Amino acid sequence: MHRRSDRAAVAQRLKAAGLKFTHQRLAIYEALAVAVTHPTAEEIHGLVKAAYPMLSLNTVYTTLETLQSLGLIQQMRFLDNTARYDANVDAHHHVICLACRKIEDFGDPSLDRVRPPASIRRSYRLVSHRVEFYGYCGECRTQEHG
Amino acid sequence: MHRRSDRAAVAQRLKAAGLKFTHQRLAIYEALAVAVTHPTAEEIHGLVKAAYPMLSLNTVYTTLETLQSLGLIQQMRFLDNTARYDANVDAHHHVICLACRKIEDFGDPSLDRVRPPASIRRSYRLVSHRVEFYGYCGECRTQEHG
DNA sequence: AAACTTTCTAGTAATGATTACTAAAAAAGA
DNA sequence: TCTTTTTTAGTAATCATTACTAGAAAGTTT
Repeated sequence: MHRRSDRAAVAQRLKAAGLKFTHQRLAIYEALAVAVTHPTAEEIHGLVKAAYPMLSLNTVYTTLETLQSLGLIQQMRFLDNTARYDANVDAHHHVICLACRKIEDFGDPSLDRVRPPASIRRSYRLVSHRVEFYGYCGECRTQEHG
Repeated sequence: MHRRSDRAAVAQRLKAAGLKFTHQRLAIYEALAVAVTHPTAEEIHGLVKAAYPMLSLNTVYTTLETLQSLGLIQQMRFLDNTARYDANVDAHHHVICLACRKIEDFGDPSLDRVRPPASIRRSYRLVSHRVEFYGYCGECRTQEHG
């Protein structure tokens, strides 16, 4: 199961950063925390708008940026090149279906430990890495990409 | 050293696909083949324009798309999210400097072989993967990010 | 080489995600 | 409640990329 910061953690981090705790921020965070997909800003906007019809897409963008800078969420981009967000901030990797473009998270300690060659390790101070797998998911395989 | 398709290979692949061999296509391919960086479409446009002042950015985009679909070049995106291109189509990985945003290629057979957990391998038919490392390069480390 | 057919190029316009700007509204503190 | 600061919503601007199209070049046939 993914570990996700809860409402209290969000409140605390905002406070620590001298930022205000608003309904919009919480709603956007929670929409992301319950999502099993990795929604785009637009998708989040659609989700949260049900509860906050006045919510602007602009606010979604700035809030996501804020949450990201506080380390509460993660931004990522894949095939379609639009920003997607994930409230799972633990180290994890992704598989992307080339047909339906679904993105799945998974943890894998051995992938967390991969390292580049020594020459790279000597010249760089490395801080992170990511591994992405591309392929066809179960549903799409049966349909056409056998 | 990177293996790169040469002019003859480009000519052959274009012909095989029923496409024409134009000056623009060759020039764009060659600009990319000699580049040590991973230029954007705009940067390629700037490079090739010296020899072909009439060359439109539009043509650069469509040509890059064509070359990519023929497997002669690769497209990739990193921190700044603009499409970057690489004439090195061999399997390779990347290190990206978080300060100067330089991107370096490297080959590593052990990284080529990494696999996701069995559960993923069972549900997906995987076709490729990529590993990206983020950190600070030699020059940037000495400056500030020591 | 001339004529013919097809594909390409250059230019401009359109799109779509994201960012910038700003006045009014909400939050936090005294 | 009053004051101060941050935030929001809305609109406009930006920037990479794509769409469209008429004229130009390639490749082919004679």
